[in-house]
Amino acid sequence: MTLDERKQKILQALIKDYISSAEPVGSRTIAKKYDLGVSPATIRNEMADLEDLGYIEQPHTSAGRIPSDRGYRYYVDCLMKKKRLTEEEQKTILSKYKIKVRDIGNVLQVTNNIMSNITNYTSIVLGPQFNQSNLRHVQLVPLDNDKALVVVVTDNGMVQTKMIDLPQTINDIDLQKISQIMNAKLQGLSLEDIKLTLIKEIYSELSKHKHIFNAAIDLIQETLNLNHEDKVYLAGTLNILNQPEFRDIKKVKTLLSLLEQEKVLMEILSDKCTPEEGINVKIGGENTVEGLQNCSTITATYQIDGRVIGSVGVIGPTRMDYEKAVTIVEFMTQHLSLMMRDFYR
Amino acid sequence: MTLDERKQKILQALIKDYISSAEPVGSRTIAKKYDLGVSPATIRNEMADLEDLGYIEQPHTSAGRIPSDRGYRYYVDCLMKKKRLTEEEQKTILSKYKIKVRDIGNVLQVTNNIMSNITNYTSIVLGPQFNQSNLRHVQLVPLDNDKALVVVVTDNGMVQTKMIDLPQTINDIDLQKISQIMNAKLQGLSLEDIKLTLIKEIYSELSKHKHIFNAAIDLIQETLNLNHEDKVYLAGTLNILNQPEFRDIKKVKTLLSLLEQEKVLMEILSDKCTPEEGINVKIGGENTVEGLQNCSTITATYQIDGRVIGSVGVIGPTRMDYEKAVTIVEFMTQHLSLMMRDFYR
DNA sequence: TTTAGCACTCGACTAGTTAGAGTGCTAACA
DNA sequence: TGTTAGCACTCTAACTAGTCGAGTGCTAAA
Repeated sequence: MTLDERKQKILQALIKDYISSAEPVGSRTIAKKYDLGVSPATIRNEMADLEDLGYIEQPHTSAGRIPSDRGYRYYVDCLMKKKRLTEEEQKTILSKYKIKVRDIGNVLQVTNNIMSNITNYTSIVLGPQFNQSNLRHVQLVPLDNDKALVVVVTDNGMVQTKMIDLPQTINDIDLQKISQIMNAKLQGLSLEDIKLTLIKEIYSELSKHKHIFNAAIDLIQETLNLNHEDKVYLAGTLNILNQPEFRDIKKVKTLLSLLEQEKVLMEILSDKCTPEEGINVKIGGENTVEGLQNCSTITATYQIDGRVIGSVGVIGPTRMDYEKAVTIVEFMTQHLSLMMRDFYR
Repeated sequence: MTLDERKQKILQALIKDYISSAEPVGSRTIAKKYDLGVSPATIRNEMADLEDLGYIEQPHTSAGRIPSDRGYRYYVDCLMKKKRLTEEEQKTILSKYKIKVRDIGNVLQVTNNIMSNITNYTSIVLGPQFNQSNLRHVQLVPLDNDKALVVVVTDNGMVQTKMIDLPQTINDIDLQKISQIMNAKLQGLSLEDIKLTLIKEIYSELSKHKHIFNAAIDLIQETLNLNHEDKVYLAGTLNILNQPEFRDIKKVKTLLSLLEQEKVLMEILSDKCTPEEGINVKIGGENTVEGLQNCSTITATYQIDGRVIGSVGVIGPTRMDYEKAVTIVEFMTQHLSLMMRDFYR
């Protein structure tokens, strides 16, 4: 469905005005502020048409109009022009990454904070998911006589450790030997491979040290299973308190409760009705998550070598500055992809 | 300052009523609900006295009275009788600890959740602080030809790892040797000791592998410096949204912003005007943290072998159920102390 | 097709009124 | 002397009109 030019202009003006004012917009306001060369009466007629078509609606008879979900959708798809950040803005953003980075988590957190600060909405970041990680190294490190540390390293750089008790009968050389055997047999394998075949084989070789071997295998399984940064970062939750649509404490509570649940955040980020690549905008009722019908979400993925490994998103009221939010989200994912490549080489 | 019995009874009744209703309490209500054997008129006289003494106040002429900070203080110090949890309640709480505990963090989180759930206020937990931790073990684990993992273990069970690049010239045996030397020289030492004396000594022995040695020392320093669970856990922040005193979105924002800052949480927990042991109740204006004047905090410490290593607290409106909150906080710290002892043996 | 004019609608605001809760004071009572 | 009943008084919350202004839809003229 395409609208004639004047209707488009009116719709655009209305949405723009509503986004910044949060008040229903009347025909007069549009005629005055936006130079369309026609009188309020004409605009009224056009607005009546737009309402019939479902792009805008009227809260009550004597109020102005506000965009409907459908109106926003049309705006996002057809009217909004994508901006690029200016050099200036890019610099400001990139300067915030100049911190001591201990692990990838820091990078994600900084990213998250930048997004929520600039957009003034809530933002979420999902850490990289490697659907298959393989065992790179396993090592038993003797600590005291009766304790050792199992260290497991995966090929995507994740390290996990676990303390275990040792039986008296074992010495450092045994531990070294066990490590060697496990590495020889298991290195490079995925969780499935490890489970499937080799356990028994090693079992016989290491039958004497069943206890230790079991502990090590446990940790290996746990580590390979644990999807690394399977963690969702959340930032700027309090920003919603600035939005006039959340003046009602009940609404605040509903939304904040939702955002507390990792499951929900995952759902927001992974809900892929549109292609995996590019920006994904969900407006109001388009959100499948119950209770998010007054919000819009803008999500996008970041990649390594074209492979999607994680995603980020922004959550705001339906009356959201889509132009700005989309621009930021796009820039952030692009930059994240670059940084990921550097990080994992 | 001590009050006569009838005044005490009236104050107690008033506070009790106000805690549960959040509405100013009138003389009539007290006479009807609480069987004091006197008429509302008498109670009015007594209440006028109590107001003169500063224990209660009147929001406006034709309203009932509400307790002042001073009134709450008197209640907490003199009128409130400490309860113990019933066997039943204790069981319910303890059953929640039956989860797979990977590290101490889980325990603290569960504790926090229990507290906020039962009290219906916000609760915070500060992880154990060991003011001095010593190096238990350091190990270089070869991964590939050009990478190794530095593993550092402290005597209170904290493990940190870091990936380093290796020069071509080094082999596994070298790494093993370096580990041995470092352990021989540094094991059991504190950060200060390590800094002070031995660096040079080892340096000469390991001059060939300066690069690796430096990386290891870096991690050791970082690890010993990092105060283990130097982390504050926060739970039940949304509970404040149920409190009628936070119907105003601005107040919500102020408080939630405060609670977002770790620094503030630390301040709440570590603000020791009263002795370290036992329960510490701060009512309204007694809180030194700016913006917390409408809240009360109840904090307490947990210990190992009588040594204070961490603290927990509950934050709620001044109109708080002190009896319940104190009981819970006390129980939780006692139980935490027990669990810590088991955990760190 | 556009526009000016006009009657109409509805929410926001204001002012006035009422009902009710609670107080303080006074005088009577035990 | 302490307690109580009675009463006048105060103040807020809730309700009711009444007014204003923003905005609309419709009609008729340009």
